[in-house]
Amino acid sequence: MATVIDPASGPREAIMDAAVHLFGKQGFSGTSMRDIAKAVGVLPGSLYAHIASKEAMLVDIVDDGIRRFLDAVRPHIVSGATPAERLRAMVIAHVSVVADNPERSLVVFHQWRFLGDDNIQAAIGKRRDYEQAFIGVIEDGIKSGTFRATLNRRIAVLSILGALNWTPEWLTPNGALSPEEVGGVIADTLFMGLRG
Amino acid sequence: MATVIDPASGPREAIMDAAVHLFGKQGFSGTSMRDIAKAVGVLPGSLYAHIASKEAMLVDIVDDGIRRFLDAVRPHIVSGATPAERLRAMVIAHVSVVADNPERSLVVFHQWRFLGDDNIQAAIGKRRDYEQAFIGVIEDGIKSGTFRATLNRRIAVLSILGALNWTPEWLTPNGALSPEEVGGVIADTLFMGLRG
DNA sequence: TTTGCTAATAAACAAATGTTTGTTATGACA
DNA sequence: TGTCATAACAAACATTTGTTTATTAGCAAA
Repeated sequence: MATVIDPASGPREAIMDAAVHLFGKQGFSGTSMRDIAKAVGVLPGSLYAHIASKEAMLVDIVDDGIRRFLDAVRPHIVSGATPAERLRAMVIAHVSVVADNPERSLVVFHQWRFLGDDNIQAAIGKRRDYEQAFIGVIEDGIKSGTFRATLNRRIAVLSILGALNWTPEWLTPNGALSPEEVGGVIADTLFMGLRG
Repeated sequence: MATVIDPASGPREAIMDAAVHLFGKQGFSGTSMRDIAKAVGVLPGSLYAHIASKEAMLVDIVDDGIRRFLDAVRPHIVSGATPAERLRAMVIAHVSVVADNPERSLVVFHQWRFLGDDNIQAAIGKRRDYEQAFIGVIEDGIKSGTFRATLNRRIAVLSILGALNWTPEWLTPNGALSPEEVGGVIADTLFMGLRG
């Protein structure tokens, strides 16, 4: 019987985890390969048996990170639920992905600038798709009368994504509220606003 | 008659402007002194006749940036207006500071991690003061019945600041709306929420 | 024991980093 | 004219950077 190896337990995964942590905390340029090697407990040159280059690590981290957000949100974009329910589910899904690893989210949101030109363009394209998914749901809600017709769609979406993209700065995986609860509270705040 | 020299026209100001631009675009660690020197049109060593060190530049930029936000918002925190009016004025003031120089705001929001320990603590303290100013106004609004009593104060404030701190990513100084108008729209969105 | 594979080491490379030093050009004022 | 301050240059410094290469240890299967 073939031994079932935990796919997240190899040396490559240990290296990538350390890279996510350090890129999130110190930034891509602020992190040296020696920093990563020290965190893993290995000499710098040893890393290159498992990864191609420093930038290839960033590509992997950002691509994988973006995919997690898209995969988590996608099922709710066009579900049969009402626009308000769909948007709420998208907000909760987004917050859950952040909470799963806030440092990875910091890399996704802030370190993509250090990708090569091709990968930058790909990342910007996916971010635009992501924004468009939110805009679509909001427009559905306006059409159905659930959301205010006087909304500035663009600024509303950018404000929502701003609130969501700021969460890795303060969200702690072990807080009093679960990620789903936090997402629900944020959704309530955005839906109903401040005034009662 | 003494010649009146524009205080923003010296070589030191040119260097600091280039540093703001590059730190905002490439990050502190991603920017070399040679990058800055090239942007100014000078050899690297020449910079040190005008600035003490790379980190001293960052200290100056972040301190000055934080001060701009505090100065812009402070007069509205305890004005005689209603809580809703005060919060609206604070949001508009914040957006106006961002619009004045989005790159400087990016440095303030994301590069403070590269300060020395003492300056990091000082910056965190000022950020806490800033958050507290928004929390205070929201609590006033809850007490006076203007804002929903069911609000989660902390999450509401972090969502507001998230929306505001994301603006340097998309705000362009020459957009169709003035910074004040954008701030007003954001304030409306936050006050009334999405549903009508 | 030998073979073969995985993973790590040790050492070095060229290039880039922040910074310092001694010197030189420029122009205002005496 | 000579003096003085400002600002830049030219060259170098010790370190740190990402990466490569040749070699060695550990261990499972034959």
